[in-house]
Amino acid sequence: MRSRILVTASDLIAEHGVDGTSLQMIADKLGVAKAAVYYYYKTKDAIVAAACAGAFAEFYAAIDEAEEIEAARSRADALEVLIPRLVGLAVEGRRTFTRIHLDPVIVRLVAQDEQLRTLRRRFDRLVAGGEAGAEGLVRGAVVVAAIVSAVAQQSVSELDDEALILHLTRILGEVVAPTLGEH
Amino acid sequence: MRSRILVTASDLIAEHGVDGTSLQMIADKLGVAKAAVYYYYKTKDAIVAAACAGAFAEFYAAIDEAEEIEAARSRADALEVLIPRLVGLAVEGRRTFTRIHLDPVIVRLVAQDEQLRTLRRRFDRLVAGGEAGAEGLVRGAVVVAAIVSAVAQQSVSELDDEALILHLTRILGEVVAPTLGEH
DNA sequence: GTCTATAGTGCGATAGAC
DNA sequence: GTCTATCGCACTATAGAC
Repeated sequence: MRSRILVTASDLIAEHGVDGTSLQMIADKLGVAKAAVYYYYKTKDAIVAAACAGAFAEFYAAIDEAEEIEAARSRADALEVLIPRLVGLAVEGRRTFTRIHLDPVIVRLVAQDEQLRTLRRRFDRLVAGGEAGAEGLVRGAVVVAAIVSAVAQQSVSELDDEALILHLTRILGEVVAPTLGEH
Repeated sequence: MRSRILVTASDLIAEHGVDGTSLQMIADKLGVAKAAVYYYYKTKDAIVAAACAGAFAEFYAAIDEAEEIEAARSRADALEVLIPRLVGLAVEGRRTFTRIHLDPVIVRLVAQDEQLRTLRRRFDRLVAGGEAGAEGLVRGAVVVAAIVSAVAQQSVSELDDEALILHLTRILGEVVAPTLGEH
């Protein structure tokens, strides 16, 4: 039941945002009373946090692995694994993924969480390069923006996942290529 | 006073989202009572709509002009004017611009407004090309995502506007180049 | 034009029966 | 474990004094 609540909550949050999703809506969609939801999660914040944790757990794993590859080989090799993996996660989730990462409430929550801020910094460094100049930073920002938000654009909503992953991975590869120096 | 309300509301919406911004917050920040705000705008929706209209008015003008250039010359020339112009608007507004375009409430509002949907379709067509294949669509989506969201990324928050505009324009020029055919 | 006061609604959260 | 009922609170919106 805890996981059913999380799935339902994530769907509703993806559609209406955190503030636009009430516990009553979650309960109604599950066909139970509001108090039944409270039996499993003590507060609404706990539900939101759990939904975020789920969305960020795979992020952690992907970045851990990318940093290992970078240490053993190169940043270029790390990005060659990291970008398709994140694109895959984003495309798989589409609107859910996008909203979790862009909702005003969650953005604020992430900004206040030291661990998530660190995660984000590691990600930025991997994408932009350690001592990147201004252009490297902007290229990194474009990649992040594209991953969290391009997948939910109306214009690509009818593309199948496989095609979207393929093209997005190639395009973002082009965008980061100049941050990798001569290759 | 109407414009003071709009500026204050836009700032608060950029920070807390539409649902996270109450009329009490707007009134407090202006140093007046809630009812004073209601004297100028009859509902909260009216305030949100007016704030959106402001943000979209320059969008309309930019796309009108780009389509004229396309008709007179080429899509390549149109994009050469459109992209820097939109990047300039986005960078100038930064967080405000981003939130207006990504807030769950406003996204829903845009999706339900026939005129704004049409505007968005014209934009997508200009960026992706008329009979674009899947890759063209994805390139267009990346450009849109970058414009509305890359400018607000933490990693570029300390770049000055001029540098951000310069690099972002160049990078997005690279992204759309393949949709323009041989040039 | 701005105020105080308040009506009416929906929210998050809790108590207690079953 | 799920329910009904309810509390306290914040919100949008309005009425009426000044």
